[in-house]
Amino acid sequence: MIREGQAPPAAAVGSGAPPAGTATGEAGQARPRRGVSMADVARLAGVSSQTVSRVSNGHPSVVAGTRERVLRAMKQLGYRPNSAARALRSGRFRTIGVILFTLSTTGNVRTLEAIAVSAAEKGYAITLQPVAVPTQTGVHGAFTRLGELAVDGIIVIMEVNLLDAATITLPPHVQVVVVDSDAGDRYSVVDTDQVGGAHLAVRHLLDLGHSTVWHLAGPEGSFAAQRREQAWRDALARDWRAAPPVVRGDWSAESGYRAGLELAGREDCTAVFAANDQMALGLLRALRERGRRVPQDVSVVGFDDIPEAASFAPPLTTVHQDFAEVGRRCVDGVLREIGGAEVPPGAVLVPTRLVERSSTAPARRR
Amino acid sequence: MIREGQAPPAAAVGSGAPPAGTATGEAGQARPRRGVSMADVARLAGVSSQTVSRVSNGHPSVVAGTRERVLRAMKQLGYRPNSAARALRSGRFRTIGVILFTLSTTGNVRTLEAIAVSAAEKGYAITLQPVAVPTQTGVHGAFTRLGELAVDGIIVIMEVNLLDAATITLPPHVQVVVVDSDAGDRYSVVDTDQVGGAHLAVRHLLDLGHSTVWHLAGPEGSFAAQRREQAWRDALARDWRAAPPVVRGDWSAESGYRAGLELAGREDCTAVFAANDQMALGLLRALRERGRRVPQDVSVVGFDDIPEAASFAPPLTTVHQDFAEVGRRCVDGVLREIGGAEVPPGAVLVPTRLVERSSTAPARRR
DNA sequence: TCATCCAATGTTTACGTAAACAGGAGCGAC
DNA sequence: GTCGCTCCTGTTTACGTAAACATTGGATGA
Repeated sequence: MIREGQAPPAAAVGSGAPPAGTATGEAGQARPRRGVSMADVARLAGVSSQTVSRVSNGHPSVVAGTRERVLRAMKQLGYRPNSAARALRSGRFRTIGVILFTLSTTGNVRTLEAIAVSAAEKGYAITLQPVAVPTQTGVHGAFTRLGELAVDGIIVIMEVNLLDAATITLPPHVQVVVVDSDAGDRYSVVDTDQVGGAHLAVRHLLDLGHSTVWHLAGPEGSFAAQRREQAWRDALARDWRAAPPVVRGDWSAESGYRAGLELAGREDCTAVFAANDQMALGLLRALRERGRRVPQDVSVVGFDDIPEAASFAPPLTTVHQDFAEVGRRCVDGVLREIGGAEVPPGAVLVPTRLVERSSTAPARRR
Repeated sequence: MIREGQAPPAAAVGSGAPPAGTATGEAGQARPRRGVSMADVARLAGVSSQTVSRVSNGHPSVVAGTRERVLRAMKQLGYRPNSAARALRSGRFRTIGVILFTLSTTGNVRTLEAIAVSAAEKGYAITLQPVAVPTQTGVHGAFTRLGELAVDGIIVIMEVNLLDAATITLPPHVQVVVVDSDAGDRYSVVDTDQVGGAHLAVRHLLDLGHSTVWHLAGPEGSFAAQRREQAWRDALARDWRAAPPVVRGDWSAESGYRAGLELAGREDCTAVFAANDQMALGLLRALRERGRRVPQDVSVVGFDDIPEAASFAPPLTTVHQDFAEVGRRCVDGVLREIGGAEVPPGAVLVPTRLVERSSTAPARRR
């Protein structure tokens, strides 16, 4: 027994009358405005709703004539598949959840954008789940919400390793890919080749004849920052150079400025590798204010290659990150896992390259 | 990879038959891993699934003891409400769609972040729908996808007026709020007070004694750019000043640089109002390169107050936009409409304020 | 004392879709 | 001719939830 058996739309078929009436049986006071369902389309097209379903999903075994009729009926009624019902039936939402701390760092934003575009190409939507407070609890809460949410997979963009697996329970079929973390043993990780990039930066400065390279590092909690710092240390060690003390910021231009004031006072500091471009911007300002010319007195290399970097004073030499590629790999990874492939935990590294502008110059003869 | 939500807790039931068998008739080879449903919880708690539903939704008419029992059963089984079924039943997704062109302008990003946070507070999720190509077709496609998607309302962040209502068909119950557009006659619009902000900037420069103010405008397609430009013109006219020819960029620092090279050549240009901070950054660079000092020779005011503005060379005087407030208002607006309130089309304006830093100074005596 | 009402819980049903199965028509092989 | 196959379409059913309605048991009031 399925709803009302009588079909008023029969009248509408030939006459081209507005399809408004659809399934709303009771003449309206409250305007129930139910959506157009497959059943409505089926009735109008004179087929079963299963056939409508087949047309809707591009199933091959529908003969051209029938398909045509169904499509016309869909159009006439303004049919839209109901994603809730579809998801309930199929268990798939065609949606990927993205969980992140903040949109105030360029890296996160660029990655997110790339993910969104890449997912859209594959017919997937993105559901954003910001974590208000970067604590174990906050992360746990976000995962819980995402767990109840309509997603097939999750991409985690996190700088801090708060992914305590014990506290996270996800629906059994939800897949995870992580950006920027050391969770490689538990999850599939996609990331920029931080180590390679940092080596590029340090190598460049050493090749210019600087006796050593200082480092303006990112916050301690960030794995990207940790890796860049470690790689800087390694690159120096490989060349038997002493590593000067690390100066630390929090990614912001403001923190770079404060760190810069400190560095500007050191006569022996002639080359700085900043862990991101925003801090490099602050650093440039501090050096300028203290009368140290860039690049004549001090050479500076950044990391990220944000679009503004070319407009800094002077234009910044920096390590270019391919965020678009990172986003694409993330989406590919999740979709592959969703598709059922066993993607082993481990890291995918996206290479970087050095973009030389005007903030670096050969060391002066001493 | 661990994380299964499936629970073997049948043993814990204590009483008779393990509830494991649930509804999956076929004994498993393929590990059907169905989720835990209300029926499973109900069986374990010894109540009907409707009671579980009531507990799940905080319905009052469940006595404390029963509620307790149900909650315990939920926890034991790791029950998660199925959002697809819930949405199918209730017609509500608790999700807001956000449709935008790009994440490369600060304004969009900041607004998006505010929207996401604000929505999360209200228990709503955000689904992102980027528009790949900013054309009628692209926008239409995005709306179509969003229409099939699981959203209760839509927030449109668009700089270009491509909202041709005729081409957009949304499900009847989906509500729309628009940021940055002239669609105020058709939709509910939330926006920064562009006019007030531009007045603030021009007023500030005129008060410093500059005889007129030049304008580095945003792209013609953008309504924000159009409004700021018009307001600049009005503010000058109000003071009987002649408006110099407009120089135009595309919001990027690079375009600001190119425009700046042009302006630097004009001896009579002593004050510039840039339509955003990124272009102001490029402008500063061009002026510096051409030997025109800021603020001694030329005063510059930006718009947005991005976090980096304080680290420009020199620190930029700019008009502060309260993106957080814009985001909050957007979410409030959509939720109000979803809640059934008739929100009349029209604009909500969020005020701005001028942040004075070091890029402006009194005009020199001539 | 019994009709009435309310509070707590159970039962039925529909939401829109798509998998699984069923039937019938056409067609080639024997 | 008929068996068996393939191709197209229809019928039945289940997905998990929650509204609507039904039922129970006690308390209230006349």
